[in-house]
Amino acid sequence: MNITIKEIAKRANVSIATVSRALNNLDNVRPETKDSILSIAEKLNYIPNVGARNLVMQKTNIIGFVLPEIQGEFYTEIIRGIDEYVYNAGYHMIVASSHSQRSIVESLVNFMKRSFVDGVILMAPSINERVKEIITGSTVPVVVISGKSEVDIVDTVSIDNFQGAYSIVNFLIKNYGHTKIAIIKGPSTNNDSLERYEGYAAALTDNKIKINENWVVEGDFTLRGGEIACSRLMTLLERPDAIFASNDMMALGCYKVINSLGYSVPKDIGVVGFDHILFSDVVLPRLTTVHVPKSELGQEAARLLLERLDGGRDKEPEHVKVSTGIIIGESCNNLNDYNHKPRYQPINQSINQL
Amino acid sequence: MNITIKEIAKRANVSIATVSRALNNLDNVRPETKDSILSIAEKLNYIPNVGARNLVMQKTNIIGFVLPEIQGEFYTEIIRGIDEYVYNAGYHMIVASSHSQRSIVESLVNFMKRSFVDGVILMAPSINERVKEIITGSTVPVVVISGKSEVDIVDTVSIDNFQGAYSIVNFLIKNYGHTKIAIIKGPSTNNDSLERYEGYAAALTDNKIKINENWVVEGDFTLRGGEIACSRLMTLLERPDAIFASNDMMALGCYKVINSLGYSVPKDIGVVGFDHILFSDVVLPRLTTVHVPKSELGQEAARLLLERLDGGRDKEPEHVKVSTGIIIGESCNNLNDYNHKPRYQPINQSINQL
DNA sequence: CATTGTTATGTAAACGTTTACAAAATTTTC
DNA sequence: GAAAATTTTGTAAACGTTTACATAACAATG
Repeated sequence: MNITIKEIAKRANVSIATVSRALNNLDNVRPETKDSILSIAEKLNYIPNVGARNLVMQKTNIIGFVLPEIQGEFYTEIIRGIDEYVYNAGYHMIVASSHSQRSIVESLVNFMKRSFVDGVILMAPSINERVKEIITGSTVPVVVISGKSEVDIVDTVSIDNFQGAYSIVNFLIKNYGHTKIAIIKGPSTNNDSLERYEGYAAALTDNKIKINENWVVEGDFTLRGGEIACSRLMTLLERPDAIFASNDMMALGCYKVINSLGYSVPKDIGVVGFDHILFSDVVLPRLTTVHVPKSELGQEAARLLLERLDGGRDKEPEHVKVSTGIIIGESCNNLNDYNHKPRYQPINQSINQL
Repeated sequence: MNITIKEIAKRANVSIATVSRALNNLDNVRPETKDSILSIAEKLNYIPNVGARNLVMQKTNIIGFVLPEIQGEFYTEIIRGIDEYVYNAGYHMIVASSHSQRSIVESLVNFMKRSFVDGVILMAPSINERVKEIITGSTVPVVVISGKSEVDIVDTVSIDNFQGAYSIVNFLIKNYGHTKIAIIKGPSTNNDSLERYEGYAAALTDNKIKINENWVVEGDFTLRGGEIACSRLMTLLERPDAIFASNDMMALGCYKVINSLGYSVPKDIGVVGFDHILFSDVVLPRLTTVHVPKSELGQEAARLLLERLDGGRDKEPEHVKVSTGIIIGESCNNLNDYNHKPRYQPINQSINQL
């Protein structure tokens, strides 16, 4: 039989109310009474029944984290960020990644069950109508990571994709003298992907470089997708001299293709990525990429959610953007190093003549 | 106000018992009654209170997964394996990875709280006395992944490390003609690490190759650890002609060091790893390594745990070993290709003369 | 048509807490 | 030393289910 406060109450010759108070050291319990109760609880190896407490408190201290797929370190880091934050506040996290047998919608609906989780963090770079509907109708607070800013009814956390893409492309131009910069975009439904493209486009435009549509190809954020996209770029009659891959995985795909075609990074073509995954530091040459503070994304989301839970349920939705930084590897040449007079001047002209 | 079965009962003019029965379609409920109840529940958008159900059922349908650190894809894959399996059985998983503010012990103790989780999967390549104690005294079933076989009071799942290490080292000898094979061991407290060493040693012995203690160095399963260990090996007066790194991360560390010293893999030295992480296929040359079915580890653990939960609480503990395979990359040379007569003969002698 | 058997529904306890309110015990105040 | 104020403890309801047992409704049987 399991030890309950009832049992402790009997042995301590007090009521269960007093036991409860002593255990939660609440109110005023006479010190001697409290000590006695505590020592009895200790002796009996009492463990509170979380379920019973949840029932009466209408709170589980569990939050749900829904994500598209648990794969790669990107998500792992976010999970860690959330977990570390909520742990300090006495919460736990249930992770539900969608897979063959479970969709995001299903996970969401499941979590919304009353008294299952106190709140939900949803990582969804693309949000469909159904999901939006569920979020809107949710009884528990929801925080969205990386969603379109359209979802402004709830708190959101997102990467400053525009800033990241803009700055690395601008960096390619200003520091390395590149002008023939291609982009491998992410999936078109993906919000991060869109914003990164916009940053790319803006950087070119601000530097008076026209966008060459041949150098804008779409990938799917996978290694294989990067390979395919890169091989399209490498076999063009007019090749770019640098590739901005919208994430590091695709950048690594570029590495593979470029190497197998007998070219070399960065001598023949520069490659930059986005995300700063572990392996961008491991590969040779090290990848120049945009650092995304992944764990911070999770932490911020957790912070917003917990703030909602602590009463602020009807304050205005907050929208947090986490900024990025550039990690400089050796994956792009300084074109000026090879050519005394900057090559980009004539090239730029030739582009303008197109 | 939240909708409860009480409310539904009132509207349907039945008792809460009947509502409960209809909702769980149990027993015999008159079809018309059932339909009426179901439609009312639907209309009111009734959501059952999980906490209340948990309390009376004495079951949460949540399992806990405790792991040393949530990092790298290895753990991620295991998490996925567990999640997919338990999801089909209607369970959820709470992941607790230890970090600065939380130890394995703490996570365990936390989970053991009554009515918090129905069971625990513990991933612990090294188990100390305190943890063993907690496992032994646990009221809920525990399954250990990768633990020492000493922990035989509970179900365990582990990688067949010996087989994996033996077969890849044997492969190096038999297929590539290597004999001067070094090993970078994992941390000495780590069980997987130990077993891999034993596989290495046995393969050498079975091939009548003496173990050269200079070629046995310790790493810590990290990239950096691999680098340090590798540089120790590469600066020896008598260098090995192949390195068996006890995991892929360290093997990649070897790549870095070998490359920066101006040598090349596999021409100057062969490298093999263990784990078959994603990046072993991405690097050039692709790493020859031991494939570990990570997701299967998780699935097996989940299966064992759920079997326990479904009644078989007092059957004998089961010990599952998942087998490994060899993934062949280009990270080792066939020494015979470079030298008509097998080089290993004289080398072998020279070792024997030491 | 009374008796038995079956099926459908209701009553109430149980799960183990927390907590509002009441009551008792103790201390303070005049 | 009684009245008032304060502290400590107890009583009982509440949280929202499930389910054993009781009972009502109905069909089948002789």
